Amino acid sequence: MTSEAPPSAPRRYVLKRSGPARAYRIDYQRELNPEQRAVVFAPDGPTVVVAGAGSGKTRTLVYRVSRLVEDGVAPETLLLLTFTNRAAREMARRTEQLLGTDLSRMTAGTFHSVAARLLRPHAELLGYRPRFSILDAEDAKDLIESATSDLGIPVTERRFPKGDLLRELVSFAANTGTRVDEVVRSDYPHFLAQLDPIKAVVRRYLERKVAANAMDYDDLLLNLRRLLSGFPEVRKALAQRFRHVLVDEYQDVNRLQSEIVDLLAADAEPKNVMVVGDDAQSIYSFRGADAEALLGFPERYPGAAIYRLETNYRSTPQILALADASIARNARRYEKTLHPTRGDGAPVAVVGARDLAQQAEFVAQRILELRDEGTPLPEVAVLYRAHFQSLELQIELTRRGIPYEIRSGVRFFEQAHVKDVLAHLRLLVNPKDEMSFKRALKLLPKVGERIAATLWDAVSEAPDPLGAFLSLPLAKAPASARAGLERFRDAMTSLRRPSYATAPAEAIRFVVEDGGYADVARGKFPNANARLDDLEALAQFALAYDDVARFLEEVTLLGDPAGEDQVAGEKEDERVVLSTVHQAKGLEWKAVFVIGLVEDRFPNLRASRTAEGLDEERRVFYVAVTRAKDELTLVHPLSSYDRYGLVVVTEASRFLREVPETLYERWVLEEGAGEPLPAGTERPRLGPGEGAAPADPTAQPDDDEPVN
DNA sequence: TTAAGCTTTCTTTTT
DNA sequence: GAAAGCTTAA
Repeated sequence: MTSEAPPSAPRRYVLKRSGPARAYRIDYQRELNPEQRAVVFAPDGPTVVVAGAGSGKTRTLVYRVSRLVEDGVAPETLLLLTFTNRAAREMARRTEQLLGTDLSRMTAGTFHSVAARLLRPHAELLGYRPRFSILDAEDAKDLIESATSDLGIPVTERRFPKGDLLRELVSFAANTGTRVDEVVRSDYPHFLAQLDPIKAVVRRYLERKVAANAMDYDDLLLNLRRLLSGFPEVRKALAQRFRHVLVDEYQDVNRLQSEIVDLLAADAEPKNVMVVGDDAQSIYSFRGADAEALLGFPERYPGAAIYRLETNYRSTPQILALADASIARNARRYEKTLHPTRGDGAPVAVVGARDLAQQAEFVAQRILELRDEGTPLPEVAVLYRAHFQSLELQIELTRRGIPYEIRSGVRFFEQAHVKDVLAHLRLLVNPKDEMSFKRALKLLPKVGERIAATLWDAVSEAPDPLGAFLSLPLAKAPASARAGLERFRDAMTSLRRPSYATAPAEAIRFVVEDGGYADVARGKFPNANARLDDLEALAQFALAYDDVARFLEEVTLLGDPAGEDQVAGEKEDERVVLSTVHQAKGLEWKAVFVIGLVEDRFPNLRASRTAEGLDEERRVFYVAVTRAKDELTLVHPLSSYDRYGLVVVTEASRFLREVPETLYERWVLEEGAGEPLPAGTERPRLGPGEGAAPADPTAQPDDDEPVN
């Protein structure tokens, strides 16, 4: 439609290249929308991508990495930082699949696991030995408590903070770059009077960690920052190596982490840092996360390019409308509009259940219906604010024989029996590891805190304390404990044979069988057999490693081995997912149930004391809601149990009440038992023997109970 | 000094 | 309703 042009003037016609000049293997043009493509082809230099929920953020990152590699960027120059290791694995896998090339040389993982990898070769610069141990939260807590008693602080006469609290305090200070006394002042003023002993404990804790050649989670980051800022030549070498840094979930990065990224980029030119995030999904402030890192990125990186992904491919307009209405109540946020692309779907359902049992029953029954309607179980998730809210549901699902996978609660590697066995291996790798030494000793009969501590003190100064212990005269040890100690020494002596250092699976089996842990477990746990099975599974998992040190590092930082989640039911790909909202971040399902939407639970009472806390709770709700693709069901029990199992009336969550009623459909549950419904319709209540047959066609949909 | 038995406390989210 | 904490017996 050209307007009238003077006849003589030549008409300009631009030849459009079909795509970039280069021939790519991947058809970026077709597989991405323009917003995404802009990010994938964004030129070098600092870049921030504000990506709304369901906008194909992961996909975009995957294509970005692929594009870089296709353009000749060597995989080993890529650093991909993610929030969970699951996410890192998933992204690496998808990229490899897309490209059809091997990307194992790319560095990908959480800040913590990448830090551990980068620190090993430089440990000595920082006063550690390369085979340092990594303390998990429990180890850290124990060591802090031990430091407290070290200093002879009277913990009872004037309430002194417990190990867990101190750990959180220290951790928060480290992650936010705040001083301990400032954190006490602002967050724990009731302990202000004991600031000096608290600081003494913190110092002692630090010394003991270094002496044990161990780092806790925060030390990994602190030491990496120290390495980067204190050793310019190392920093330059790393900057040289990592030409492209990509950070996912940047809204949940804390001060310490963002400083690490900044240091990595400090000497680089251009600064190829691409951060991706969504301030509306920032839900980790308790860990020091601050969406400021995302919002302030353009100031810290002048000239940073800003891209937005605002097209939502995931959810129906109904789901998005509810999510939007909810998050709109938050005061401070980055304005962004999510455009739905999908057609209308089912209305969001808000369901009131009489009590927790009925809530569980309802969800279980709906899950079966969904399956019969063609939504496979793995496409269904049940989300909740806190672990314990899944309890009744677990019972109900088990009763009905619905297999589920639970992504919450105690992790596999944090269970007592697993840690007991791993303590032996850790000691093997790091003979200075005081925590593991004591843990292993305390498993022996008649050896408790006291004897373990005495023995440790006797050898702790040696360069190889474990070795010193193995040849220590035991005359001074109480006679009752001697037999056990001897046995332990024999076991550790054998375990120190070089052949075990390269065979973690063998080492595990040795500890369990020859080392006598099987007997210990039988005396210690009521369910010893199940735990011993776990340990065999652990050995199986360890078969994939040929180095104990590497195995341990992965185990502490990588969380559960894939497929090793707690499960009930057999068929691997046929499971409903139960998860906290936090762990569901970044994932999506066709049908999502959010349960326990009750005031004081979700939003969590403690978290919502401050306005910011409440806003964060609302973001948690937003994350939960935006996980759903097709169907979203929000359930709130009308009664619940309070602390001592007393039934209390519960009010629906404000997150439900503050959303216009037009955005959802209300369901009322009725007990269907008495009604003459079609044969298959009634619930498979009771019946002790049954409920274990997932295949039985329980519900014919039709006109069953949920009416609006 | 350890282990067993009774009392108290507390439940948010995670690398 | 469970796990950690404290008390008491062995």
